Amino acid sequence: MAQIGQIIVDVPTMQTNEPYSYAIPADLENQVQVGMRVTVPFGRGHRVVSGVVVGLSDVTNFDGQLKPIQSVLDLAPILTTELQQLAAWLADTTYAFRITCIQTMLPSLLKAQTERQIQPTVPLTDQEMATYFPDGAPRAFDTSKLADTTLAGLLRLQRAGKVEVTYQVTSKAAAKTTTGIKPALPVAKLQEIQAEVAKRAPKQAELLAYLQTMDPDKLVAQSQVSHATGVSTAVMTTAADKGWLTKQPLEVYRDPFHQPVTPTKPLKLNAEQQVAVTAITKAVDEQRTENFLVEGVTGSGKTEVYLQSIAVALQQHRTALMMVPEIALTPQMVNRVKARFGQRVAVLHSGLSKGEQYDEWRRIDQGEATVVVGARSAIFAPVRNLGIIIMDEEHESSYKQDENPRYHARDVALWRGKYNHCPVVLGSATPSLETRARAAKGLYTRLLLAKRVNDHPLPTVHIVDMREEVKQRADGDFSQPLLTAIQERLDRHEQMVLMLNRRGYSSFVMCRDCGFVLKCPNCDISLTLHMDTHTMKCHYCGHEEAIPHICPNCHSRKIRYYGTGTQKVETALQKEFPTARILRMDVDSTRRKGAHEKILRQFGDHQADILLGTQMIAKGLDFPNVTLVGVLNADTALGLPDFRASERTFQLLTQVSGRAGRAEKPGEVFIQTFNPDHYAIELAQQQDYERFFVTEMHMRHQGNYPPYYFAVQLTASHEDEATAAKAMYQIVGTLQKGLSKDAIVLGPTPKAIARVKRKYYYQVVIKYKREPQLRPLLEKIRQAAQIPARHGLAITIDSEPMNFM
DNA sequence: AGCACGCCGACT
DNA sequence: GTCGGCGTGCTC
Repeated sequence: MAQIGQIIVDVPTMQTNEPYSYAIPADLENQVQVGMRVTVPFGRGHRVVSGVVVGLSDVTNFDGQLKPIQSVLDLAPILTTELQQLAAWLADTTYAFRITCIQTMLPSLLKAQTERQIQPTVPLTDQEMATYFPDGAPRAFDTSKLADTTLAGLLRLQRAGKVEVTYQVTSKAAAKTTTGIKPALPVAKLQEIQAEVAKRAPKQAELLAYLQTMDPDKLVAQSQVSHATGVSTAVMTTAADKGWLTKQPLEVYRDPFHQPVTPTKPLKLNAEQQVAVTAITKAVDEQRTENFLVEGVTGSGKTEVYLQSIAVALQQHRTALMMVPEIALTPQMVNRVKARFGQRVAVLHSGLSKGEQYDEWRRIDQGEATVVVGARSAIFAPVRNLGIIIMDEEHESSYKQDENPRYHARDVALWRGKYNHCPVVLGSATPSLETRARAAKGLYTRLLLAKRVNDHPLPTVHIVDMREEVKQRADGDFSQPLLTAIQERLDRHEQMVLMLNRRGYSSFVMCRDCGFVLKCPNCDISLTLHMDTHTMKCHYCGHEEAIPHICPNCHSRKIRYYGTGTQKVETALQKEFPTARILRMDVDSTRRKGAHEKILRQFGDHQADILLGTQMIAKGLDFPNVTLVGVLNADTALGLPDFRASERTFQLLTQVSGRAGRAEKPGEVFIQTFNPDHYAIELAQQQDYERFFVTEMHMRHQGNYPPYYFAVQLTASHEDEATAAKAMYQIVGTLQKGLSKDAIVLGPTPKAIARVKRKYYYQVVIKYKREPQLRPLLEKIRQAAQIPARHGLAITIDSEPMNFM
């Protein structure tokens, strides 16, 4: 029997980022298992922390006195072997603490809380009691909540040994319970009583009859019995008093999606879909890791391919994981999966309450749910025996977490695919350059869905040159062609979607006459406007110059910040079309829970003619009556100082164009732009992903950007700007000493938004192809960062960042 | 993270 | 002279 447990304690620091050895006391010997949470004494005082058991052994290389594990928090392991290994890998590749990774993988209710209490050890004077324990002893001891004088006084008493602090580690995880009942007497006896009461108490007799049909070992919810028999709970209470039945709390799941779903059958596939399903399910059959890229135009029926592939995995008694971006995880989407797989589906996303998340997690852990649909963190769902992993809209940047651990769900998916010997299916109409390039290299099997189901044609896309429009009309958000098109739709009682691109709002300067955007002379990247310093800055090399008042290209005076807001546009739109019914969907109008769905439902019921919104309307909406899509400002994302600006613009325009003409009526798209000749816009008009890919790859090659290079971003932040900058310069010094000549170090530069929450941010980006010294160097930097961290200097490492700015 | 130990200025 | 301020090292 193992004597020693290896524990990762819940103390996120570098020196506790490895297992600590604890003795397993005899009474816990049969309880402690790898993957369970425990509480352990930690440090000199009486401090107690929680931790996770990652190993059991008889020996340890720690040559000190081992402390014993204090208690076990779980009845069964909460981490499978797979997830334990995944946590270790994740910590390694993202430069995060192991305990942080473990907590990220678990529902938040399983994060143990430590509470401290303070109480007298000797009788205190009345005066002391009144001052420090007005509500009686013991009292909660939260140093951040107590008044300074009270805290000081309590600490003085503590030093005098008159009071002591005790620690309590609690896990909030609690299953919801309802009242359950089960028969307390044998069937024969119940029958006897039933006969006795039959005449005078029909309800009691009915209940007794029902009790005889029940499994004596299984609790049934009181409400369920009442529903089945028509016997009120009052009768059951009487019956319990008489000893016919026993009442006990019964664990139930909170059901986040209780509305019934009409089941659906698999749809008939077209030839392309069939090829895709065959290829994917072959890998499922053979239990083989094979990664697929399903490249399908909008409306090509990717979802049906996913569902039928999942069905095959389930037939083989394996499980399935289907990843969807948070923004696309709508009830419509979930219902589509539930309609096919019913009760086997679990849903994980941030819109659920913590209790609901925990319940869905438990259903998966118990094996009751075998299909998991969820957003980013669902990639850590405790499914066993995975048979397929699907990641829809794989190009979505929300799959990358922007706090520690800074992981990309796609990388985790590939890891789990390999571990489980199962295929990983990445799907998109506009794959990320990284993924498409890997497919080109043969790392992923490419499956094309070029046809729209039902052969609906792709919409006609018009580019509106706003440079011309601005010349002819006053400064407005709407071009004449778009206004005409809107009027046509209103006349025909058809619906339309107008998108306002909010990214990069007001952050760059563009000429309204020629579309000229000020770029950095060294980096070929847009300069960002900094109102605080009244300069234009490059966030790659630090180049800085004055804000232009005359366009350097055409000498026009109409060079100014570019940007506008949805509310302003709504007002203008309503003025143009006084009778049009407009729904606005942006961050403001969807802040309330459920507001998002409500707006979509209203639009679906044709309670409005125009849906005006930001990026969030571009994804996955499917309204058959929409025949017009307008993009008011296609350029804003292009102006961002990010090498992915073109890619994002192309993806967004292609996605939003796909919203038009989903049914019989043909669709039309109008893209208003000041850069009609930009390849991202031209190729989005032609809906030519392949040419965009080739063109953009060329640009990336020229600029030494991913996917030709790997990238790591380091950021320093501090309240004092000079401290942050100095730290970054020191780091660059360390890097340049250790890295090879081939590595490209960009920076240090201030971040695009240099000051956030009273802190200044400085960053450096390293681009490299092969750099064996990088990892040890970064570890060294992490180690060194600990000392100044005391003074508020935070260093973060982001491998393959999504935002360079 | 959070606790104890340890070294310096203003008080009984 | 001590109390208590914060800066530093360490936690199986």
